[in-house]
Amino acid sequence: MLRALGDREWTPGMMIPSENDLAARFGVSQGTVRKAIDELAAENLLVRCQGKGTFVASHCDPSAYYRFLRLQPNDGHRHRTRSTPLSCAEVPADAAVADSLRLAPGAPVIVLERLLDFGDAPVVFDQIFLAADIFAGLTLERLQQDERSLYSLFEIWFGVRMIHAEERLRAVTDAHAAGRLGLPGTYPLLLVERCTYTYGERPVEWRRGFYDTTRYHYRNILN
Amino acid sequence: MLRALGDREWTPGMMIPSENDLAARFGVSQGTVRKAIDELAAENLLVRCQGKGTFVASHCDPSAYYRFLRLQPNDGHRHRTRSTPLSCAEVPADAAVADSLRLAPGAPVIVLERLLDFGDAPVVFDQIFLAADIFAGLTLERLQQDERSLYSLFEIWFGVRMIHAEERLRAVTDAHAAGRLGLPGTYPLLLVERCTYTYGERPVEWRRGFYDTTRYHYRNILN
DNA sequence: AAGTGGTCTAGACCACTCG
DNA sequence: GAGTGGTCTAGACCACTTA
Repeated sequence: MLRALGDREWTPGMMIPSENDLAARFGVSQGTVRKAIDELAAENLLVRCQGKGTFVASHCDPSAYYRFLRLQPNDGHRHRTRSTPLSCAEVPADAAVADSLRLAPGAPVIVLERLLDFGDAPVVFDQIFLAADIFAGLTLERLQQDERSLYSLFEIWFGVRMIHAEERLRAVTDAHAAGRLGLPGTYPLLLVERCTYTYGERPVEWRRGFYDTTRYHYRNILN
Repeated sequence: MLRALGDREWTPGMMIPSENDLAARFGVSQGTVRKAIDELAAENLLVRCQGKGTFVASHCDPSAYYRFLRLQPNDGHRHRTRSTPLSCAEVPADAAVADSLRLAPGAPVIVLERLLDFGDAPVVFDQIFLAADIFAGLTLERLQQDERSLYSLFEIWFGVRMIHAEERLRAVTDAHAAGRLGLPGTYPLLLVERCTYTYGERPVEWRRGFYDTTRYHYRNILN
């Protein structure tokens, strides 16, 4: 089943065969298929829906729009979220980015800068690095013309589905990022570095986000 | 089974009855018990061990010592961790703490301050708030005489097992905390506020930690 | 060898969705 | 009503631990 997902035999949003069909295909019992699906659903690779079927998870599903964004308002509920792309350029990868994305140093990467607004104020300044060969043809104009989330667009335009991510958080000061957020240069910011993986634990995105945590916080559940 | 855990019929570290015994006790089949145990094991309430049995999870298990500490070194592996209690006093709860712990405002709480060192340098300054009725008799002396982790001690001394926690992260400056960490007062710190819950979603600890993220970072996996 | 959890099976019955 | 996933059963067999 992982192979069917990775090889794009089953694509995001699509309904996969029923448990009985899969049991026949793989030569196991229905209960075994069920357990396998349970595991993939727990990893957010599949979504079960009683009476309808089992579907390949997709970032195009509105409920998954900001699946990886852990920012919450200190009180009340989140304001309308808006993404404002600022720039998009192709540059050679520096050592750190190349290493994270498993590219050769100096390989071409696309750098995308953007702001995330909640309500009317900018709260996050992101610098996003993408391997140029996978995301060829990504331009500022295309991004500005589409309201959907970045990961939805990556799915639709490039067939790249983000599965999971690893984040590293630090408190820093950064005059440039603070300026983008309308804050003084010495204002403490939450730096969130994220490496995002697609099928097969393959890293395809690395980003650095500066968060203004005055009215929002990063929320994490520990189990 | 949740009731058996919450009522302390099964206590941390203890082996619970076999799947077949439980099936008989609850009048269901062994497969159903298995599924229930699977769920509790996924929540870290139980630990399965093939050939030996199923055990109630415990913070006294060395592998769970720093289960809720997400701090990782920027490179290489973590140095030896040491906790240094600084003070322990009973005070009236302020509004925020009382609210988080579901106590009446002004109810007595124990405030414990401590430093966490990695290698030889302090990296975390914690202020920990505990309901005084549950943790009665906690003193600085007792804490200083025991090397085990706080949550182990809470389990042994007070029968309170921490199940899960919710954290809120911000970047801040705090002159007092920075001083404790040997940093200038304007140094950006990662503020981690944690509310910790025992069985039945009951909050029993609230803490505020200031992290020096110069050589360490807070690591989070997103699924 | 006996007891534990780990995996799998074949089938029953229920709850939900949709034409 | 037909098809889907959701829950449960009773039992077989395997892998691991301990005495």
